Amino acid sequence: MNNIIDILYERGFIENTTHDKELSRYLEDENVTCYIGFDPTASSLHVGSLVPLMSLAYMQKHGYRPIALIGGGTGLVGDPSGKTETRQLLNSEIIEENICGIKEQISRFIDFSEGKAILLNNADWLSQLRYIPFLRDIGRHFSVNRMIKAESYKMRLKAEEGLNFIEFNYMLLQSYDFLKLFDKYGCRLQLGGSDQWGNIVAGIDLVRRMRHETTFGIILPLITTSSGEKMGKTAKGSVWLDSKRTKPNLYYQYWINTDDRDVARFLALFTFLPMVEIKKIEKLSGADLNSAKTVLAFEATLIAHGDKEALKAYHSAQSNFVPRPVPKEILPSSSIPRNGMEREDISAYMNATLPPIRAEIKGRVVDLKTEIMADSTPCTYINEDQLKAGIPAFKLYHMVGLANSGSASRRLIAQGGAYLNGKRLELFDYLITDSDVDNMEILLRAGKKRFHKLKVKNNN
RNA sequence: GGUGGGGUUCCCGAGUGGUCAAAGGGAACAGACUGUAAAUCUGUCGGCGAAGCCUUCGGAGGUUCAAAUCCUCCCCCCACCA
Repeated sequence: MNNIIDILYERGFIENTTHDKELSRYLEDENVTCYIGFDPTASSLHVGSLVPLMSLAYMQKHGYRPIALIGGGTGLVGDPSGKTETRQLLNSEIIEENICGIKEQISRFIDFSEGKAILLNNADWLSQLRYIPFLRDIGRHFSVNRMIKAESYKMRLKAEEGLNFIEFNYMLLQSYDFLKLFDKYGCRLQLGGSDQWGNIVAGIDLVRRMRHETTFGIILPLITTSSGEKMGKTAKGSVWLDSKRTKPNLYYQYWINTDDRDVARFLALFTFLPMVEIKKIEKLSGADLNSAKTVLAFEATLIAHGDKEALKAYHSAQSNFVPRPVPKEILPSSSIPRNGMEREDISAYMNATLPPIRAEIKGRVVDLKTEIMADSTPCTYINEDQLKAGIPAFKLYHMVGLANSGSASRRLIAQGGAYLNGKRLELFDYLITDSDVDNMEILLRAGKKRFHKLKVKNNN
């Protein structure tokens, strides 16, 4: 089990590969360089990009050199693969901005220090291209007959939207990237989602035709949840990796809400926990799985946002919901706290002036006490005066963002979905005043899972 | 360039002068049941301190007591032909 291919297969990262035998042989070599492209179509990557990111991370763990290629050039063109609609063309300033955000996120997953990995932007070579030489050197290797048979284009050729010429060129540009990376970095392996099959194969062909060398492709699966949805899409939009766009505690909640059937699969894909331990999870059923979900959420948040945020999210979940300690025997390699520090303990710590509680997380010693205090439930500050005058409940829910409009807020309360300090609100215009304040704050809740804290601020 | 078909609320999609804040489905939200899961059942699903009023059917004008619906111009998409 020390072959990377076996590891990736076992964890569920491989849907398909080109030249199976040669690829395994190639991967026995130590100097493997592989790459994945990331489109800068948004200022942040989202959960849907985790499979590529994690696969690169595993490659790196295995001692290979990964290249993360940001599509600053191809982003200007727009990849039609797997899209049913034409993408909006993005202008270069937006793309530049997006690249900044994405770079930072990639570096949470991959270590770029000391040449262990390379971060590149294909705008560096694509934007220099001259049309006629490109057509003559690269374009002549592409058969339109073959291109229109590619699955990625077929869909669009059939669709009502059609396919315009700029997008049709995307395949050439991505192939050219592979050629460039092969020439400059000796990169022989490209990974990509199943929608990238056509583009990857085209790149392999181009290198073979122009350099008479063999290169390889690994196709990563498009992960869908067991209920059939794409990863990372919720009604509220995507689950972003950027902590400004998706707060770490919501990111944590996203993983907590994982479907029972997906827990083991997701632990394998989205954490670094050993497979031996994950296999044991598969045997769990019913409510026992919730501990595994807690670990999944903790580990995933740890990777994306760091230990501090993971702890904060863990503790606010433990205090807002029914606390659920994670038994020692479940996924023992996880650094999730297990010392039974639950709701009562948390408030005890809040009030007591105990010496710091040391815990070791990811090899670093942190003071658990400060982490506990730092609750990551979203909160809003309110003036004492404002509260003394009183605010109708439905206004407050709207104000704080638990409802999108006054009407929605009224509905929420009328349907019995609004709770004030744990007690159900009966009247939509119940006047919330300072008498509802408990320990300098008011806990608002909408439905089962959405919380918001209102903290009282003195005027002085 | 020609001909034809389209653009409706978060998405799909019905609606061709008043009964339209607009059928139906999906998504979503809330309640019940639960385990912060899934399934199921029930309710809600433009905005407004809610009586009533205001804004919405690609955009701008117009006809009419009355326009998503009729007319004019414009923008965008698709198919076929060139």
